Amino acid sequence: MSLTQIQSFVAVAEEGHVGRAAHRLHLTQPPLSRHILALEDELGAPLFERTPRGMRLLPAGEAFLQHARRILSEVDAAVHTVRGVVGGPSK
Amino acid sequence: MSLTQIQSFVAVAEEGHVGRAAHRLHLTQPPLSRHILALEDELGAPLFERTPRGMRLLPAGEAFLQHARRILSEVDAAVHTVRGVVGGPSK
DNA sequence: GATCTTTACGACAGACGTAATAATG
DNA sequence: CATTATTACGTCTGTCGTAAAGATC
Repeated sequence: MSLTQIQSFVAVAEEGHVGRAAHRLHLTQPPLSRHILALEDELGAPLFERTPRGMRLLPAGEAFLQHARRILSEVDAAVHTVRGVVGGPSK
Repeated sequence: MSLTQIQSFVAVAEEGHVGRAAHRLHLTQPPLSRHILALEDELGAPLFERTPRGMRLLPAGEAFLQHARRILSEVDAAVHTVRGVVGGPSK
């Protein structure tokens, strides 16, 4: 599991299409599709239902999405905290 | 930033030595040292004080450590939640 | 000089993109 | 047949490990 895969998952979950999510991430469809497949493989369960009109979250995917968002926002907070500790008090 | 780097950081913070942390992660020292350096480079600030007896956390490192632990435990929770959603109700 | 961490460097695995294939309405 | 996702495949970047080098008591 990687942060890239998690970002990919969130983008696909929000856009509902691999293609649109890929464009948003400045990526092409194949690598993005592989991220999702690898994630599902590692988790041992599918997260999306594939339809000819896009991807729709399954219950397992909705459960994962909540954690995924918290992981990404925690990463963001970690970065800002360090910059705050370093840049803030010393000014 | 990658989960591998975050795991490396936590291991070094807890062990206080790159060598011991590397052994714990089934890795050698050079890649582990590179993970820390890359992380510090990305954050724009050193996280450890290098001494001839090992590595000691700086204030910025202590701040990052709290977030790092939460990120890793959130990842763990995400995995278990998905497995719970998939395996639990269907039994 | 002993104990750490870091840099050099050659080899291998992984990830990207283009192009082709599959599936579905 | 149009639209979407997936697989094949060649290339290229990135990460590993061994070995050498720096730094500090």
